[in-house]
Amino acid sequence: MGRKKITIKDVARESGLALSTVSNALAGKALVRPETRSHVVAVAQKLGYRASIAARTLRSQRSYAIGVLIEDVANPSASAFVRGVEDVVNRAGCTLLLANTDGDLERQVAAMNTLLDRDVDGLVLISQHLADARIREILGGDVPAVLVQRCDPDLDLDYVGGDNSDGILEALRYVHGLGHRRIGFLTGPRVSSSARERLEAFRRGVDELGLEDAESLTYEGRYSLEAGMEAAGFFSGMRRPPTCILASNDMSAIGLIQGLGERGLDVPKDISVVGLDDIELARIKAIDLTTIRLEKRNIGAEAAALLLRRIDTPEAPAARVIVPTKLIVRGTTAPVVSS
Amino acid sequence: MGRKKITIKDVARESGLALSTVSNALAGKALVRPETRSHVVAVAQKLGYRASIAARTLRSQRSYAIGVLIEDVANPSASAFVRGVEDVVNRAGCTLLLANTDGDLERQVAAMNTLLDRDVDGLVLISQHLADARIREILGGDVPAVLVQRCDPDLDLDYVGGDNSDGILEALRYVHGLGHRRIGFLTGPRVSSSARERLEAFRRGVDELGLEDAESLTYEGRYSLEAGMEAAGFFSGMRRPPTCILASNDMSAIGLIQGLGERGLDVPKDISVVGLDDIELARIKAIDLTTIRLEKRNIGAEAAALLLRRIDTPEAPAARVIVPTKLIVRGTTAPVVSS
DNA sequence: TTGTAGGCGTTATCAA
DNA sequence: TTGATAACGCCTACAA
Repeated sequence: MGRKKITIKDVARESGLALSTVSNALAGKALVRPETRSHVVAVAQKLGYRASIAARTLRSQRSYAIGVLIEDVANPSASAFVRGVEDVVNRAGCTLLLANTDGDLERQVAAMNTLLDRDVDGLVLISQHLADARIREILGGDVPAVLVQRCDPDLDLDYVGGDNSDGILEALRYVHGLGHRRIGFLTGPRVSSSARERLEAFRRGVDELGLEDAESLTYEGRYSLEAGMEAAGFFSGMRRPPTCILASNDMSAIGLIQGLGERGLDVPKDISVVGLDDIELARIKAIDLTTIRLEKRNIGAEAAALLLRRIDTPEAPAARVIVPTKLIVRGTTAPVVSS
Repeated sequence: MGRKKITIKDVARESGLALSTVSNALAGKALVRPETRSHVVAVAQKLGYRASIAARTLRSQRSYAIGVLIEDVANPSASAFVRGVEDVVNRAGCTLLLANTDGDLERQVAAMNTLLDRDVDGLVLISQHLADARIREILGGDVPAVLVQRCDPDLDLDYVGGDNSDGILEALRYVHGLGHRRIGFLTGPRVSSSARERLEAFRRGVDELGLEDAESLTYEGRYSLEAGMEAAGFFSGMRRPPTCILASNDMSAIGLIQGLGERGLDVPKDISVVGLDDIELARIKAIDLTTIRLEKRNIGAEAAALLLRRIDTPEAPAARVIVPTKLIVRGTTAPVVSS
């Protein structure tokens, strides 16, 4: 068990070569003779040499680490996203630094600064606070960054998100085909650009299909079980409740179904519900949720790929990747019954 | 927008003080006059000075980063755990480096080495491969490490885990009280020490309560929805199926219930089922799972606290923290019906 | 209390 | 092709 640290210096001494030669050999540079290189590698191996990433970072200003900022990994769709990011950056030899913000601005600013202090090569973030001056300043600096799910027209950055319009529109057409004309929408927080886009798509769809007034049938919730349950109160309390509700994510859809049930409304007999995400449990019989599938892990992978590309070619024009969605029809939607 | 890097040197020049004074002031050392310090801080602020963590790490051999090794963050109980770790280490000014291994030995070894190359101050790991020589060598080295959920008697390291015996025993007594005498056990993979402990507790409980043969009523699964569904085939295919089954986690319990349902067996009317974890969805009406609550986020927090302590006092004797469990009775358990 | 000098382990530049 | 030497930015004796 080697106690003290073996440095490149030790390898140089042991192999009888110069420091710089060893460094070049280990880095796989073309200018060292193959035999020299293999000798160096052998010695390094024998000595149990391990490169110090801190030293490398200091010298080369490249940390081979990328920072991921999200609200909360404990949220299933966030964790799938993180996983997707890790898959890709790892393959590129990068380590992932994780920061949870709980949506709090101060924590996000602090986390971003810490990440910058660590010389991360890039940042991937799902951020609510794109309008904040401090965040804009960081993002306006020269650290490569890609925005996920939430973007901002003033920020000329790479972006990856789900196809918000398409999914909503597809779902809307589907339930329209089922005979629904009075359709509710449980939207996400207004600060989320994805939520805004979906709301926009919902309104467009309502117009296009000639459905009833979208405005009064919209309820703003957060992306949580509780929010869904609250929304159930709102919708069921209406003079004429909608016959179908589109929710902004699966958790709130499930909460909504639960809340509706507590108020004596059966899904899908009385009201149809559509979720968004397609979390693992959506497919079990007890839940059996009709939902708009959005592969968060893919989004993470796309975001990571975009970031790596940007790190390589910083001057490339900002890209915008839209990950497609797909309607998965299960048991929470049914033809409307005329009462 | 400051382009080039501001170093401590710039702050020194600008404030007319010496490098070391600035360093000390910024580090909050007692030996600089308060007024000097505030002046330094002001100048640093004005210049937009940001400390280089890489440089600090190189110099001080302390990275203020800790590595977390898990199989897959996308797994809900893993992500809750990671969140718990982050909460605590973050408060201590540390950044979290995340590595997913998917349970693969090679990836785990590679990830651990990378983390070590980054001079992490410590490691938290949920590892299946504690018996592997390379892993033992790393763990036997001098990087502070805490083991989670899986431990190994030969490794003298800090450990945090759920109270495996207690939870199982409590559940067993509860269903025994409901009249169940023939109880199945859906265990986790044999490589997991937690799974082994739970199996052990199950057998002890079966003995203690004078229940039917534990051996033939045990099925080894993985911790997944699919594994639960497979187990349903095993249990329902028995000549005399159990009247109650304890599962090793909620996901497999839910899969089990689903699989049982597909085979015409109703839970809890025909068979009772108990899970373990208490994931967020366990409480919704559609699932309503009786389960042994194990707070993964707490486990993460405890692990992080232990690690921080160990980093401070490396020579302290290895600690063993057992996080208590609690039986949450819901709708998947019912009194046995004599047929 | 403040200033000076050296080194942490690499990589990069330039000679040889 | 290989070798010497200077950074990278910070911390910490030690000297003043």
